[in-house]
Amino acid sequence: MNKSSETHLREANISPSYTRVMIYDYLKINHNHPNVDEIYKALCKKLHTLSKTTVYNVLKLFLEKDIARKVTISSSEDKYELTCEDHSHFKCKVCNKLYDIPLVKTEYSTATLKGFKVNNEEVLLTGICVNCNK
Amino acid sequence: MNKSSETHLREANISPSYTRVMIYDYLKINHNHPNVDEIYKALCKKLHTLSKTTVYNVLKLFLEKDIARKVTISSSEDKYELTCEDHSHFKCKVCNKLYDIPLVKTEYSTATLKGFKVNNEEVLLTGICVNCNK
DNA sequence: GTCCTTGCAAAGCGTTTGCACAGAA
DNA sequence: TTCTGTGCAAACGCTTTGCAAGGAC
Repeated sequence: MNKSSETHLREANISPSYTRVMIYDYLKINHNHPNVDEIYKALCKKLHTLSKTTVYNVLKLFLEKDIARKVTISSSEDKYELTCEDHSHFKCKVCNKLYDIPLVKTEYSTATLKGFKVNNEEVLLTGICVNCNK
Repeated sequence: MNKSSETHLREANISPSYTRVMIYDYLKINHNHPNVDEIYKALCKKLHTLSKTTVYNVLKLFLEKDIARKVTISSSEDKYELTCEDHSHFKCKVCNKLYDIPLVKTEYSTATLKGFKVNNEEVLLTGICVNCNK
């Protein structure tokens, strides 16, 4: 069990059960925006009694406590990642892989958004990735 | 039936059936990114025999022919809009309404995306809209 | 006749809910 | 005891699929 992951969970007011730490660590190590099924299948190897419901429960808790978020890219499956330093995403339309890329800066006139309070900016680039672009 | 909508469909190699024109017009008039159910319910009033399957079929065709696209914002329902001049989106986290806003410019270093071909950029701002921000 | 459009019904699949059981406090 | 974490099973909701009927050509 990872000490620092336990600490992160505690800081978010989540009691660090074994399962929760496992899921947290999985997200921490795997930056490939896994969906529920991928997390479930990967952790089943170590946690033989794990159920998908628990994965859903834990991820829901992580979202509520703001230590993880859904990455909603044009597809009907929910993907997840830990809330961390800002970055943007690139989605390859050939292989459908989703890449983390350095933060894309944005520029817009605040005048057109008068009265609107902006808390968050997300940028998604789509195109062809380096592997498919050959 | 709208003459110019018929033309748009023909230009996209879609034979302009009555139902297709109706759905196209609905998307053309309603810029509120409707989901399938909203389109279905709205058009049922005029097309009493309409089925959801047909709405799905037509939207799928529109996506294939690139005259419409899914707007995938963190929620599990698919929303649709016509492919048109570029704009960005603002999502209010209080009322969940999705606004069209003027195009947000982006800035990123092409060096970090060496080998990647970028075809499209999408920006989503989230926050509190003018109506909820009172 | 064939092809295209539409739509009912069923299946599929990801997700949520209800409930129960075991362990911790 | 109560509260918490987990997980089976069922329900749920959106979407897709299979297939058939009717119309266009």
